[in-house]
Amino acid sequence: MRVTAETKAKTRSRIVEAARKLFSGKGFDQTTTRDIAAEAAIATGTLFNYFPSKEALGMSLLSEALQGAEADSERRRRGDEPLEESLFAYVMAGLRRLAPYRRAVGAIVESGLSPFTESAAADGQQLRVAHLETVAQLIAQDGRAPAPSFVAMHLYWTLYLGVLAFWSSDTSPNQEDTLVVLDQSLRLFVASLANDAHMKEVSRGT
Amino acid sequence: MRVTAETKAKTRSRIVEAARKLFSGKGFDQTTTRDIAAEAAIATGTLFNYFPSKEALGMSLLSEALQGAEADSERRRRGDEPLEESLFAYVMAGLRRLAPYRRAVGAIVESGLSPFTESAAADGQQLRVAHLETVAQLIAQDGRAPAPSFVAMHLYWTLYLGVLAFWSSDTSPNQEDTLVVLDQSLRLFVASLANDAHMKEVSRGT
DNA sequence: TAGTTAATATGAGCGTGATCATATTAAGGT
DNA sequence: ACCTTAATATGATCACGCTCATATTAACTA
Repeated sequence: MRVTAETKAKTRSRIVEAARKLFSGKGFDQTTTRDIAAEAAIATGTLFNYFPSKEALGMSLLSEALQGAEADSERRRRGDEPLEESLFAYVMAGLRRLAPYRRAVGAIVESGLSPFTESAAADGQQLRVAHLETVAQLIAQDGRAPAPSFVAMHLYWTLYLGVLAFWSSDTSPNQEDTLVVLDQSLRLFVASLANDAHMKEVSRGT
Repeated sequence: MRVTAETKAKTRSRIVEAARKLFSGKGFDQTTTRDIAAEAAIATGTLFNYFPSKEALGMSLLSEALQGAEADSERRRRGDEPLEESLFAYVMAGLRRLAPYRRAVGAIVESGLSPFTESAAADGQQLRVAHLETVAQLIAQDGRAPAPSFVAMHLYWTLYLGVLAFWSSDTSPNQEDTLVVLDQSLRLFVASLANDAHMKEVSRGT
């Protein structure tokens, strides 16, 4: 089989579709790679020719789902709205896109979206970088801190993961609790930017 | 073998010692349950008579290590120091106690310390509750917010996990980066307590 | 049309964490 | 001393994510 061209793309999309169906149905942990392979009518080994790990496959779904979120929030962004609003809209756009995978997000976040995992899958890295770049842009537009510090971005990401994990386990009808957590997290973060300039110098005795 | 009394305690402590040695030596992920059983000179099945899971065993170590941290920070607490200082001292006391397991903490945090994991091990729950109770006490003593809201405690816990995870992967000689992250996280949190009273009412359109 | 080659597919098998039917053993009863 | 009994220990076994030697097949060559 030399360069089967689009056959490969078809197989890949069959895997993605199978994973989408099963992850959103049974959740990430309850879905086995054998299940996915069976649903896609391929051998388990084949799955790993297309994705280096189950986690990477999951991350690929999230990544794809979040592609559009950037556009979504770009479209509705007004130049004069406060930074809190921009961030809120951006994150909410992401949550809406992720909605079909809500049951899977928690497990994936915990297993690989962490900024600290060395073995973070490529899609996870990419996703994080894209997200943080957008956030940095929003901050720059607001003029509050032209170049957020490393610590600031770490804080943002930690809060974002907290919101994501909370959201994925929030069973309230309108997810009101998530809205509150998101709102407060962002207010906190934005407020902290005021003294971001000092951050790097801050030190304290052990 | 009926009620072997202290034999059971001895076996348990042999398991704990074996785990302590291996986790701190090779890290959590690189240590298998078979390794631990071999080191403790028991069968793998026996290990699971004493701990429901590998994660629970790890959490038990963290829990034990953190027991003393409460006392540590209690001892050095002055009535008049600002809330930031109390929290800083408390968390630092914990980090010092955890130091021997630094390589294991990251993996354990990610796999089970999360507040969102349904299957959180009992020790993990206990650890979190104890920690948050101490924090709530410190806040109450400070008088800033007599009863921190649910959202406030969620924010605190998210930030704490972020610090823990950061700390476990911070390779700088004096872990200065961790100190900065911890300092900023706590400042953020304390600042947010000012309007904690409003938190529950906050709502926003989707 | 048949042969060659390189990309892709396959599934038995590995090392995990965890389980469970079975074997083993220590304490109490006679 | 011997039997009974209930608590504990055991390791073969499972399901999982993942690997790798091998088989299969599509495109190119003659």
